[in-house]
Amino acid sequence: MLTDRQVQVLQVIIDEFIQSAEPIGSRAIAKKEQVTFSPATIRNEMADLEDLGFIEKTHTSSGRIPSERGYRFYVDHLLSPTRLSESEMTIIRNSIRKEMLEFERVVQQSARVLSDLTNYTSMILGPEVFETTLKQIQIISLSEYTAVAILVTSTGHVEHRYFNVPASMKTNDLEKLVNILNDRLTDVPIIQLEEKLYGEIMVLLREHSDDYEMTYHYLKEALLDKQPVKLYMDGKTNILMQPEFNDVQKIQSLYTVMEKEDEMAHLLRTSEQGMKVSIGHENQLDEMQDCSLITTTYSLGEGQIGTIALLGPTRMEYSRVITLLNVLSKRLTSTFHSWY
Amino acid sequence: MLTDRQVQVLQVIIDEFIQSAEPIGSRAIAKKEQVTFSPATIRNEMADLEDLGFIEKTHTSSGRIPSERGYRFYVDHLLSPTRLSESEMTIIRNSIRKEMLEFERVVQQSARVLSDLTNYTSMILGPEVFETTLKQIQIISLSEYTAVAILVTSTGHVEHRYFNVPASMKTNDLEKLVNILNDRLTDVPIIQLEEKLYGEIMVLLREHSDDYEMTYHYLKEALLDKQPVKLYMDGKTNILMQPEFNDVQKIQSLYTVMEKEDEMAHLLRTSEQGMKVSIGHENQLDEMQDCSLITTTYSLGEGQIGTIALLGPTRMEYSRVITLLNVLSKRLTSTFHSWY
DNA sequence: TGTTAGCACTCGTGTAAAATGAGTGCTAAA
DNA sequence: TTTAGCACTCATTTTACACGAGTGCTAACA
Repeated sequence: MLTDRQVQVLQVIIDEFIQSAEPIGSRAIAKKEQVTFSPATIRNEMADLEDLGFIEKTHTSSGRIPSERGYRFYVDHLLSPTRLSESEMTIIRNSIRKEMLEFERVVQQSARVLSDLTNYTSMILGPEVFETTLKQIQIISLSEYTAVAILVTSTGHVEHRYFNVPASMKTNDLEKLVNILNDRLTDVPIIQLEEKLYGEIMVLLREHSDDYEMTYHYLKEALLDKQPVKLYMDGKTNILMQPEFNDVQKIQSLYTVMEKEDEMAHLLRTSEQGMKVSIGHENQLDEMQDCSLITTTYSLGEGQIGTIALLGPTRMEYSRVITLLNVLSKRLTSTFHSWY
Repeated sequence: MLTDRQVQVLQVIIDEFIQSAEPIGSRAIAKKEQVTFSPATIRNEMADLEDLGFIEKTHTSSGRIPSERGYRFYVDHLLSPTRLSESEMTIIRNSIRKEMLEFERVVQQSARVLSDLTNYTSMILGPEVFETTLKQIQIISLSEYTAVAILVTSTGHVEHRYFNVPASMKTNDLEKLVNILNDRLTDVPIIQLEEKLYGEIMVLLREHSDDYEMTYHYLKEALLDKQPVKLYMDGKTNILMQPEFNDVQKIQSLYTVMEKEDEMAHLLRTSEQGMKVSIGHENQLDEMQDCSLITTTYSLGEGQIGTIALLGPTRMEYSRVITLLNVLSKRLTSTFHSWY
C-alpha cells in the first residue's frame, strides 16, 4: 500500500505531467507549495514509487513520468470531482438545445462541443436498435424495376432502402403490398421483422402476388439489410497538437485505424452502461497503445443506448474529460427523452 | 519557346522526380537511354530551363526539381495518353457495378477505388439539385408536437426533415395537408418549391387549417431548409505516406482544412464541366499550396452534375490520375444514367 | 558553333568528440 | 527519519571535420 506521502508525490507528478508533457524532477516537485519536504526525500519516495511500478524514467538520469499503472491508480483513486466552468456550461447549453429535433444534428453538435472543449478526438455512436418498433412503411416506385422502401420507427428514425421490383409487379400490386406490410408490421419490434416477414407476410404474398418468391426475396433484402450504425467523429486533427504525436509513423498508424469506421464502432459498442476508461495497453487495438479512450453511455429511452467517447494521449486530462462526458451524457439523455 | 532537347530534359526530370521525390542531377539524366548527350550539355540545358523558371534547385549544388511552372508545362504539353492496366480496369468494374441502386454506395465505392488505386486522397461531391422535381411527400406524425416530412425526388433521392406541428393541428388536418401538398407539389422542380408554397399552398392552407400561419412557418422550415451537399472522402491517410508530408506542421494544417467539409465542397463545386488541374499555388487555399488538386465532373442526367477529385502532393502522377479520373467519371455517368 | 572533358567550388549529410546541464543515487551528517 | 552534498549518468547541443553528389565555368575538341 502507498503511504500518504507517496500518494502526494504521485499526484503531483501526474498532475504536472498531464500539464507539461515533460518528465518531472525532484526539485520541481519540492517547489510545489503543498510539498514540505526536500528534493532528496522526494527522490527516495520516487525510487519507491518506481519500484512499485507507478512511475518510470525515460532514461537513467531523467525525471519521472507516470506509468500506465500510475494513471490507472490516478483514475481509480486520485480524481477529485471537478466542476465545469460557467463558460463551458454555457457553450454546452447553447449548442445542444432541446428544440433540436434531429438526432443527427444533436449528435453532431455534441461531438463538436466535446472535441472543441477538450482538444481531443470525440466519437459518438448511435443506438443499436433493440426494442424500437416499426411505425410505418412506405414504398415508392421509382422506375419500372426499382422502388424505395421508407421505414419510420417509433423513435422517429427514418431509413430508406432501394430495391428491385419483380418485372411482373404492377403499381397496383405495389400498393397492395404496402397495405399488407403496414397492416401486419406496424408496431412490430424491428428485431422481429424477419420472423414476421417469413411467417405471416409470406402467406399473404402467396395469395396476392403472382411472383411472390421474387417479391419476398427483394423485400427481405430491403427490410433486413442492416446498415452499420453510424459513428460520428469530430476533432480528428486535435490529436496532432499533442506533443506525443510529433511522429509521422504514429500519426499514420492511428489515423489508419481511426478511418475504419466499423472497427471504431465495434470498439465503442458496449452493453454495460456507465463510464469506462481504457489506458494505453488496456486498449484492444495495438495502434491505440499510446492513447486513452474514455467512454460512457447515453440513453434514448425504450432500452436503446448509445456511446460517447473521447480519444486522447494517455497523458489525458482525465478529471476534466470525465466530468465533461458525464455532463454531456446526461444532457443527451434528457434531450432524447423529451422527444418521446 | 523551348527547344526539343530542353523539353526532353524537362520531361526526364519531371518523370524521374515524380517517381523518386529526389532532386535529379545531370549524370542521372545522361544515364537514361533516350538521352544521347553528355552531362555537361545537360547542365547547360538545365541552367537555361532554370532561367526560364521550369525547374529549380533545392540548394546551390543540388540536382533540379520541377517548379510549379514546370508541372504546368508538363500537364499542358507533355502528358501522353495513358491506358489503365487490365487489373486496374477489373478492380473498377468489380467495385462499381450497375446493379447497385444506391447513390451513396456507388459514390462511396468510387471514392474508395480512387484512393486505393492512386494512394492519394479522393473526394466526390454529390450533385446540386437543379432540375430535379418532387415526386412525393409523406408526413408522418411522431408525437403530438412533432412530425417528419419525407421527400422523394424524381431521381429517387430521399430526404427527411423533422418539424414542429402547431398544437391546434389534428392528425386529420395533417392528412389533409399531405394531400394538398402531394396534389400541388408533385413534379414541381425543387427550386420552385418556395414560390409554389408561398403562392398556392398558402391560400389553400387558409381555408383548411385553423392555424395556417404556424403551419406555413413550420412547413417552410421543413421543406426549404437546404442541407449542404454531402462530400464523400476516402484515403485521407494516404497523403501521410508521401515523403513531402513528413512534417507534422504541414499535416496539421492540411488536415485541419480538409476537415471543413463545407470549404472542401465549395472548392470542388463548379459549373464548368470537364477536367481541371490546380497545381500548388494555383490552389485557392493556402494550406494546399504543396498539393495539386485534380477535379472532373460526372453527370446524373437531368442537368445535375457532381465532381470527383483527387488531392495529392504537387509531385503527382498526373498522367495516371487524369486517365483514372476520366474513366471513373464516365463509369459514374453511365451508371447513373442507366437508372432513369 | 555546338559539344564535351576537366576541375574547382558549394553545400547537405553523416560522424565523432566535446561541452552542457538536468536529474539521479548514494553516503554521511543533522 | 530527513536532508545536504557530491559523483555520476545520459540526452541534448555544439563544433569540427570528412565525404560526395552535383554544379558552373573554362578550355579543348569536332
